[in-house]
Amino acid sequence: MDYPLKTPGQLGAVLKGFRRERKLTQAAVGAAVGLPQNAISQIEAAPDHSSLARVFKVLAALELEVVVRPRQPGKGAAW
Amino acid sequence: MDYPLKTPGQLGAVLKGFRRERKLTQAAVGAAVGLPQNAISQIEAAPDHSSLARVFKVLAALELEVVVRPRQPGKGAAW
DNA sequence: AGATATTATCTTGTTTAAGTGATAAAACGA
DNA sequence: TCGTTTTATCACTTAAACAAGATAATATCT
Repeated sequence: MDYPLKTPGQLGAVLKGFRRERKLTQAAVGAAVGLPQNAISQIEAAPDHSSLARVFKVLAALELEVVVRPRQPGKGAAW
Repeated sequence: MDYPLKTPGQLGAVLKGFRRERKLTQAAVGAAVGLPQNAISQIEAAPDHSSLARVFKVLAALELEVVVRPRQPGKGAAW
């Protein structure tokens, strides 16, 4: 399954989920991309006012990629 | 097909592609989400330093959604 | 080529995130 | 519970995005 996101907040939650799934701490992710721990915290909690640059750094650290596609009617969040 | 993105720049290009596909001008997209034309221009050209809030506004205007998923080895850009 | 429509670039002031460090709060394990 | 690890919050300075408007550059069409 995949997780269609329509808001920044949802993205933060997904990032957090993937990070925990990989058993990584915020500090570990930050170290991997050159960001302090509190930066990762902010991205997960309030991503709407984070830059794409920051977000993509975290995506890289978690070995994630992003797909943009037309909204598929009726297909809401998968959880 | 889908378009796995690994950098902010790729996202900008994809947004531009979808917009043109829908025959919308930057001004039209901007008007739909309360942003000036030049803001859309910046998001498409240099999205790395745009906030998620802005990007998701544009995604909404173009009726797009985002999927985050583990990177799939070997599967590069689809174009 | 000329006119129009679209997009990119520039300016200025205001607001806000980035960045770093420290600390408080919370979660977890022994 | 106590100690430890992890996460959230606070403070401060610097740098940059945001916003609005104007203008320049580019593309598009006849």
